[in-house]
Amino acid sequence: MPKSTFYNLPANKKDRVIEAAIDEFAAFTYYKASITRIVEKADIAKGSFYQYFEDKKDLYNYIIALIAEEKLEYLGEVINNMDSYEFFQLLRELYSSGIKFARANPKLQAIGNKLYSNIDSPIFKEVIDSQKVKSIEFFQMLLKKGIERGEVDENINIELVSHMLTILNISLGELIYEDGQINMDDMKIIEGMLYVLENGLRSS
Amino acid sequence: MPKSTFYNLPANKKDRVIEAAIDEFAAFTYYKASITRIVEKADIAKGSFYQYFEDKKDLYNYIIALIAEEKLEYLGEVINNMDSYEFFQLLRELYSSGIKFARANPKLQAIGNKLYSNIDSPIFKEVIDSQKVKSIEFFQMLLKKGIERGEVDENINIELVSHMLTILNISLGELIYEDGQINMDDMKIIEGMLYVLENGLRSS
Amino acid sequence: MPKSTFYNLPANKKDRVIEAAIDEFAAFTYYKASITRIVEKADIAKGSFYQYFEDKKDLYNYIIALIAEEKLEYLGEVINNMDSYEFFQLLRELYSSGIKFARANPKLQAIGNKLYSNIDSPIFKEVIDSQKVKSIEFFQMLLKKGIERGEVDENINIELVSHMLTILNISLGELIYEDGQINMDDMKIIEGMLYVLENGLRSS
Amino acid sequence: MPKSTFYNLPANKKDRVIEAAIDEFAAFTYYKASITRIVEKADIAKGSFYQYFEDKKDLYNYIIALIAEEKLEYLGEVINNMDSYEFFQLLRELYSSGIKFARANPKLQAIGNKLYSNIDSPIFKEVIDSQKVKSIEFFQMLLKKGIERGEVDENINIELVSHMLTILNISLGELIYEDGQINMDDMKIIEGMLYVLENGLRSS
DNA sequence: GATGAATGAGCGTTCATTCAT
DNA sequence: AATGAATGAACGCTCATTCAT
Repeated sequence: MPKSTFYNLPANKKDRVIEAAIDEFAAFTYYKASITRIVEKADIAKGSFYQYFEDKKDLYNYIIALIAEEKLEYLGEVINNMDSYEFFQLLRELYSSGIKFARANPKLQAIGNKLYSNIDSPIFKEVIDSQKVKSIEFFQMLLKKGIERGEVDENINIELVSHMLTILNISLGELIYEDGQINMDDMKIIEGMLYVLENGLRSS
Repeated sequence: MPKSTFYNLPANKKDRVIEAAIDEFAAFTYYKASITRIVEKADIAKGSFYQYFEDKKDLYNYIIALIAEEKLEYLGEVINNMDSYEFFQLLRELYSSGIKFARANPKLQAIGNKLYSNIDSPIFKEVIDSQKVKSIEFFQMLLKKGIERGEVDENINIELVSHMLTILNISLGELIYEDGQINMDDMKIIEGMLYVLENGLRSS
Repeated sequence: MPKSTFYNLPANKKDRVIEAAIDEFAAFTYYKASITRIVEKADIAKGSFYQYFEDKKDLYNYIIALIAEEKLEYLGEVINNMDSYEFFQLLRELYSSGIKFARANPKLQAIGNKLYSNIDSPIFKEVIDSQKVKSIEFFQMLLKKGIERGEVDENINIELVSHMLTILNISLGELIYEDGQINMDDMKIIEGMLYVLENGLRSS
Repeated sequence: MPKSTFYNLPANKKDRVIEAAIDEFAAFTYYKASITRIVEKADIAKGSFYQYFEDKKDLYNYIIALIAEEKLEYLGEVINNMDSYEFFQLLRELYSSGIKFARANPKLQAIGNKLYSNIDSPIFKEVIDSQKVKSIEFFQMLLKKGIERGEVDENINIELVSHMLTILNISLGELIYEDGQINMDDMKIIEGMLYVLENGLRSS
């Protein structure tokens, strides 16, 4: 967690640090990212950095949390009105929000895509897994509701399918992220995926 | 490519080098992996290493090739008899072989899981993408055959579904790779996934 | 160019670095000169060195520039009053200043003598050649003036003679540089050389 | 000195070693020259090299001696008939032979030009200086004879002028060696230099 | 005598972090 | 709180030389 000194910073300087960090982590994986470049870009002293953050990891975790927060804002509306959506419609909205987020925040998406690069240290694994676990649990909950409502096939393996939905969700971000990966407009991607999932999961 | 000196090495020493390298690349991403640790573990001189390999990248590529080779042995049988399987049966076999490989070679699987970490450098991106592309093209081919035979729903978006199948395939390796990810026996995982995919993809 | 951090260093430390570098480059050619020895001698951390200089070449160029500067101070007076000297008197002064510099700065002279060692790398070739070319052009200019004034024989091959004067000038530094080369006092050396050149070049 | 094993080598292999060494020392200074490259080029085993030569220096000295020998062959004719030449005619012949040698053996000349790069170690200084000293002593002898015969001005400083003649002789090799140095045909260079020297040295 | 693998000290360079001011 | 110089362990890599066969 950043130190109190960081939160007390004038907005301008604080933002410079955040922007520099985002640029750096979007361009390099954690280990290749350089504090030196970040402080240069943010135009703060090297020593100051260590008065704001414990260390490199501290900054990284802070930025990851920022991304999660930002992403939640995209999903927030959907999630808040969760119960008014039919299961597959909700899935469509969630995936769609994810793509919108990636389109609107390509750098943040780039950092997200690099997440798995940093599984080296157990500490990161924890951070990352907890993210994934949250997503999986969320889908499990949705699936259960969907089954209760008779929308989702009750014969599916809930635990596994929640994994699948999570992975496919994550893959969407990567899919659209860079050149050549796939050449389709966003709606086609979502509809194509939903077509399979709906056939695969809907109760008959 | 390793130099001829490496191939001429006594099996014992050669194996020590390979094992040390696998351990290292399983524990660290490419950039964090340390030649120093590898030679220490393998108990060879630093200079010797550079008599065997051009450089770090040379070793890494060699290990990746080793993994690919090893993995092919698991898939080989299935692929060779590709035409005698029905589409979903083939999918089942492929996923099953992937899991068997990961179970039998957890370290190699770990290295594979880290592959995406190295997308930073353009050189690696090329290697990795080509891998993925091959897999995607393979699934496209399978899907087309499946549609021709009337086994697979002709309304699916082939390009997208081949992506999905690739991603799910890769995720299987990660899924079972370490503690806590998922707690099921392999058959249950495969059947759970196939149940959804078969419902989602089979022609009605 | 050294980084600003170097120029901001306390004089004491800065001088230690310079002295260590001069000692090293006086004792070894560029490629054999060792940063490790330099930082040990200067008693600074290896990392500090790279806060002061971009790399080894940066330091080397800085030292070369220092020598050029130092040498110019010896020649400056003469060059500034160029037009008030007769050609051969000017030549005498130039050679004399060169010898004085070498006597006063034997280590810098030693580095200068090694300059030609580094012609291997194109980068150095450029630096070194430009030095020589400057000297040659300077002598060409002097010769032309001398001919105009009727002091110098108009039948000489200007291009070639400017080469000769440059080479003899450089050789003076080497001549007196170390033990055994020649055992004469400086005036005798200059007068001996001038005697020949004056007879050889003066218009009759 | 090379070991007897080297001299006992079949001519073919011996020549391959010599040629590879000449190529290497022509392309790189002593310290940058690589034994590894030499043995590769000569197609002999690394270990064999050390059965032929004590070390790198041993080989280098051998090659230098070879060059001296080769060069002497060019001068030999002139030197043998020394007494039948007038002083300045002899000088002309000597310089002319030097240029011919350089033109005929550009690689050997390149090695010669690099000689001064290797003054680092006292051992080399000795080797090189002894070469120079020989040349200087030779010119001293010539000058004395020239004075006796009344061809050379008796007022010159013999010791110094012998240095000058040596340096100018060496410089001739460098002068013609590479692009851009000077753009004249060989006779023009020699005549231009001799014109000055003759005027400068001839007894009046 | 021939081989070529083995050696290890040494190289220049990087970087997150600490510390004195 | 801010600064930025200082640190030193670690990095990948090179190379002449040795040594076992």
